[in-house]
Amino acid sequence: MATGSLHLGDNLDVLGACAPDASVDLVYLDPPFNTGQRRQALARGRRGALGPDGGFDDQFRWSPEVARRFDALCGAGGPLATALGAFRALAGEGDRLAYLTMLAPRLAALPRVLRPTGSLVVHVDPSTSHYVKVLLDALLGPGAFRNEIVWRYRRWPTRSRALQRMHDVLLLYAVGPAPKFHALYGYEPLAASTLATFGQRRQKADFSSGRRRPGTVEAVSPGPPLSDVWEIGVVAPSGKERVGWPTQKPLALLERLILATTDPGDRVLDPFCGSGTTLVAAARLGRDFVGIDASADALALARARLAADGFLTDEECPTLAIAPR
Amino acid sequence: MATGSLHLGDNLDVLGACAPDASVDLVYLDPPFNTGQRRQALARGRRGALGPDGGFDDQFRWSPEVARRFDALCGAGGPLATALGAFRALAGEGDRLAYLTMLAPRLAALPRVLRPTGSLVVHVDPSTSHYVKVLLDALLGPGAFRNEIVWRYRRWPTRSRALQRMHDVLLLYAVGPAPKFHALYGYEPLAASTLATFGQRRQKADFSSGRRRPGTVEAVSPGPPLSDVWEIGVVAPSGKERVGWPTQKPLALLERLILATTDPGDRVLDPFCGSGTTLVAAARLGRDFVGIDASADALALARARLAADGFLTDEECPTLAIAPR
DNA sequence: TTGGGTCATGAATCCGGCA
DNA sequence: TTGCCGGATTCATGACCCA
Repeated sequence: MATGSLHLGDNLDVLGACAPDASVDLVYLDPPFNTGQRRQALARGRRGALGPDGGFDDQFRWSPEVARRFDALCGAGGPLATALGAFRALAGEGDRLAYLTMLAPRLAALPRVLRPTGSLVVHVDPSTSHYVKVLLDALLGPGAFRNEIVWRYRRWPTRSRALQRMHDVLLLYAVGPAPKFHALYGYEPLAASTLATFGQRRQKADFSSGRRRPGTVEAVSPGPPLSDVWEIGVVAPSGKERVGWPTQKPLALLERLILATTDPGDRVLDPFCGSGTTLVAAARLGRDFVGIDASADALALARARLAADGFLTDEECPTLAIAPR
Repeated sequence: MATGSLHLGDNLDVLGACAPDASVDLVYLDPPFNTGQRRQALARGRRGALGPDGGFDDQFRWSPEVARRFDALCGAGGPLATALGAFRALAGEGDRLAYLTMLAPRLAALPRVLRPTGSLVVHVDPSTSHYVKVLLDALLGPGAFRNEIVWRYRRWPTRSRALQRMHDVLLLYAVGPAPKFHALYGYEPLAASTLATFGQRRQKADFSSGRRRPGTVEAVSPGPPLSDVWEIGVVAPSGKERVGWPTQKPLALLERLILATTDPGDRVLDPFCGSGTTLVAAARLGRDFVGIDASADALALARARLAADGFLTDEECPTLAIAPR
């Protein structure tokens, strides 16, 4: 039976208390771009327009104090400070820089908790992914990058003078040289051309004539191995999976990720767990889970979802750590 | 009748001669990354290994001389120099830095030739796109970025310790505030759920009962507007579209791009034109075209393909500019 | 149980109105 | 002129009802 815990607070503050060194097999995080918006959306319930300002929290706007704290956390002169300095020189200040300023020290704290075979996945917006990847490459070194996963979804189109934005990006990294990985089969249908030529039978080249010829064997093909482009529907407005959290992600997305990078009994950490989709997916797949969020409302939702599946009774997680501020 | 020209040489050298200021509506480039591989293939006499240029070889490895030339081209202390300096500090030297060193001054030369309504598209690898986007954001300023287009293809899977890499990235930028753009319809089918619910009819909300209800009108839906994820098959090894160029891209990919960003009569430039796919697509769609490549073999292929379609007779393009070195 | 038809609703974006 | 707000528009998805 999968077990786990929920922790209230800024993950930067509480991570030490809820995840010992080298105790986690997968960290997935979907950092909220605009914490102000999220708080307002929550305050207003699930409907209605979000607040007007839409600004990123001022606490991450660049200032001497923010710079000092950043250097203390990331190491002055270190790779993350170098990267952020360059971004600041290039783009000036703005929401993106505030986001990256918030994110960088939190990323820096994560490798420590991962086992050597562990994986780190950061879920990002397709206009910000680039900056986050530069940070992650700097933090984890060359060769740690494994995949840029494209989550392709269909949604209501909108009036737009550009192409309809219908994908998110998940950056998949290893922290060690031999990461755990399971190829997954059967998530995508065989290509139409393959079906027409070979049907569902497994292909195997035939050398009996001295030359290589295409051939098939009796076995039914399990489908092609999973690629880095995943088509998964968004959580529908009226879907019963929906719990009313603004940035809720589909369970199917997290399930694929967890199956590909962990084994049953492994531990999954989500430092921005929100309504707990990652934790629910992990628990259902027999993985232990650790969730952190700064919002008590989020944790209440996550707790309720886990409880509905029979996970995380109060006995299993009697305390919510309170962030030392 | 579309017309155009082909130019032999390094695009950095010949661009001035073949594209006046503000004369181009779309620049598409697919900068060759791994020319080392190409060189080896050529040495082994493999078919499809046309193309000289062993690449950005050692000529773009960082050295005082390379740095001097880079600063002269990109502006010492300017955004591109800042970005490249940061990349160098972060990752040290390597193929990626050499690639970016080659690319940055060539990108810097392009905005000049674009009309204010023009578009710039850079085709990149999904592990390098991030660095190129940071360069482009720096070069073109905030707000110029329009789309990260994911070209998703299916190919024979390889044995891999990670997810099968099956996408490329195209970064779409505007150079001015009001770029030309045509939404394209009918490239993707309506979702299965939409077909089941509404069929091919266009949706239109019905407010007659006082509340909003879903409804349809007589008109047939043209399909959803094109999104930023494009599924297009690779040029098959035995496909009749194939001309034997190693990095040949499908015509369908370029056609979509050209239709979305230009009108008939507009001009399309490809500064790394290779076997000329971009030019052929442009010509067939009634756009004028300008191709540049450092390989005479490439230009011969491009010329032959265009001629086969009745474009670019020798009379129309009597001279191949020779790069001044 | 199944399958079809009906309906509720989300969210991104542009546009017009107004200050 | 600029900037903000509310309304309109679009399709995708699953719930729900009924035969």
